[in-house]
Order: sequence, then C-alpha cells, then structure tokens
Amino acid sequence: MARRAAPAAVPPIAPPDPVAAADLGARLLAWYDRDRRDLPWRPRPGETPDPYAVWLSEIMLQQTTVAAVKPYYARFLARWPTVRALAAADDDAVMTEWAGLGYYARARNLLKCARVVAGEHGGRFSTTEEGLRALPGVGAYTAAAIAVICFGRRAVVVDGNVERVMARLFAVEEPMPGAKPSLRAYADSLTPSERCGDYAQAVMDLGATLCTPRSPACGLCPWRPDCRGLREGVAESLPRKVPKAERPTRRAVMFWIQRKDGALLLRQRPAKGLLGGMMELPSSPWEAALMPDPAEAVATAAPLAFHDWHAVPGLVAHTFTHFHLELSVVMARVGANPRVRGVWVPLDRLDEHALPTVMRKVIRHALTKGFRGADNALHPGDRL
DNA sequence: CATGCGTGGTC
DNA sequence: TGACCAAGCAT
Repeated sequence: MARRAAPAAVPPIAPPDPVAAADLGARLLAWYDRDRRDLPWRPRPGETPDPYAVWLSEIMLQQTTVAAVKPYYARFLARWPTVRALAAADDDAVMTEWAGLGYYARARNLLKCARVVAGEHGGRFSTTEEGLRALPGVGAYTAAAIAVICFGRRAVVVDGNVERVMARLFAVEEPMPGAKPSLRAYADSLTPSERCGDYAQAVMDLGATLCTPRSPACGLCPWRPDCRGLREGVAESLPRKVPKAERPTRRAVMFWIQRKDGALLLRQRPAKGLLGGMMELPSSPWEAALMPDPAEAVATAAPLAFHDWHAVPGLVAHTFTHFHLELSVVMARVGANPRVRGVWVPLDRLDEHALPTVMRKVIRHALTKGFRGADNALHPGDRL
C-alpha cells in the first residue's frame, strides 16, 4: 500500500459542485439508514435527542473509543440523569466515577460546564454553536456536534474521522496538521442543510467503521466511485502525519504505606496537570533518569521516615501520551496514628476513591507481589 | 500554535 | 510486542 513519492505540487482538487455534493450526501445517508449503528446516546429515528445525554457522550468520546465509553456513559446517566443532578454532584464523586477513562481534565470541565448550564442558563444548553462553544470543555467539534445533532442547525462537524475521510476522498497529500483548513473546507462543501444531524453522524460512522485508519473497507464504501485517494492508490496512507517524537521514560519509587489497621496512605494530586485532582500513592519525583536507588528515594522523598521498608520485586510499567513510566514499589507498615498529609483508606474501600489506572496497576502489583517477611528487607544500596 | 493530556484495543 | 491510534480541548 505504501506509495511514498508524493506527486510534485499537485494542486488541490476543487470541492464538488452542489449537485455532486448532494449526490454524495444522498448516498451516504442511504448507507447510514441501512447500516445505522445502535449506540446508547443515539436517538432512534424520530426521537428527539436529549442535549444533556448528547453532550455527556460527546465529552466522553473525545479521543476515546466507543467501547471504552459505553459503561461509563451508562453509569453517569443512571447516577446523574439530568444536568441539574450532575451540577449538584460532589467533585470527588464525579472524579471517582470517571476514574479509568483518562484525560481527567474532561471530568473537571464536565462538572464546571454542568454548573454553568444549571446555574446560569436555567438548566438548558444553548442551541447555537457559538453559545455551546463558550462552555468549559466544549471546543469546535463538540459545539458543532451538539448544535447539529440536537438542534438541527447546519454545522460543519470535523473530528478525526471526518478529516481522514476528506483526506482520502480528495487525496489531500499535505501532512497534518497543516491540512486541517483544507479538510474543513472540503467537509463544509459536502455538509447539507437537510438531515444535517444524520449526515454528521453518518460521515463520522463512515470513518469509524469503513474508512478506518488501517485496512479500510473500501469495497463497502458508498463513496468508493468518487474516492480520489482510492483511485490513486494512496487512500490507506492518508492523512499523512509527521512522525511523533520518541517518548522518554520516566522512573520513580512508589511508597506503599500501610497503617496498623491496614489502611493505605493516599494523597490527592494537584488540581491541574497530569492526573489532575486524582488520588495517588506518594512517590519520589517522576524523572527521566535511571530508577532511583530505593533507599535514597526513601530518605529524600518518603512522607515518613523509618527503617522497615520492603522492596516489592519487579516493576510497574505504564505509558502516558507523552512518556513511559516505570515504577518500583517499596512497602512499610507504620504505627496507629502517624502524622502525615493524606488520607488513610481501607483496602476494601479503594473503589470509593478516584484512582487512575496507573495507580490501580501499582496497587495490584503490591498486593500480588509484595512480600511481608524479612526476606526482602531493604538495605542501603539495594537495587530493585 | 505546539504541546500536554490517559487508556485500552489492534496488528 | 511495541507502536500506533480514538467522536479534542486548553493553554
């Protein structure tokens, strides 16, 4: 599939004329009506979409797969059926319910947005793209999606699927993100005024189910006869992207500190930045260096100082968007009432706290591999 | 405007 | 098996 040499300075092809665009739209909608996916947030034909439900789903679906979203969407909607209910929720409850879904700034903005809508807009979402765009966590894509799906306004919905479909349909060779304006212009040229909500979901569905990043199912595509990328044999290689920088590896020592009654010491991360507002085990700083000497890490970074640290064999590995993380774990038991910043959580109540996946991995590793005996007592200079 | 921001699935 | 990727947004 890899045809590398891009033709020299091929001018972009003109957007289709209105008649051709209408024909493409009609064929796409025919395909959509026949093969429509049944998704929990998608109203049946004729039903009126609930803007709260659509908004909630769109936030969750940002950079996140349908399969991952489904159980979270169901739990959120069951627990907070309206935007007013969500606005009244505790921050910690929302973060706990979101734990594991990732991109936690979305959850913080979700709550902010719910409180704006409930407190300042009488519990009703704006019906305009501009009004929606002003809400926390609602960007160009989400505003357009809600406006078109819920309120039938013609809006150009451009997500990663649409960009990929347009890049292939019009054989756009310019790499991302430079190609974004062209791709939006092509998407605009195809966006109809009638059934625009169905059209928006149809073109995204096309990208999600047929015009996939790898191995697109061109044989099933309603736009196959028109696809310039397919005709030129470059469809699968589009859209072009500049290779990503290599991800560095950061390392740290995590401190598993258990009180006499069995409770584990957790603390809350700062509200902004990586895993903002989520709970964590204390640790040495996450640095792009060799794994710290555990004794040194204990001496310089542990919240409490004492002697009976035990090393847990092995490492916990986790990959974030922009770096790899390797963690070793040391365990200690402390007295009945140590004075230290944080919260003490019984092991059978960890689920009640906003623990991101990386911390759940650490906990599982400690519970699985952690020794209790003196065999692996930590001595100065010990390496894990 | 380039960068920071999670996680699980896929091949 | 590790690299790539997903219905983006904020700064």
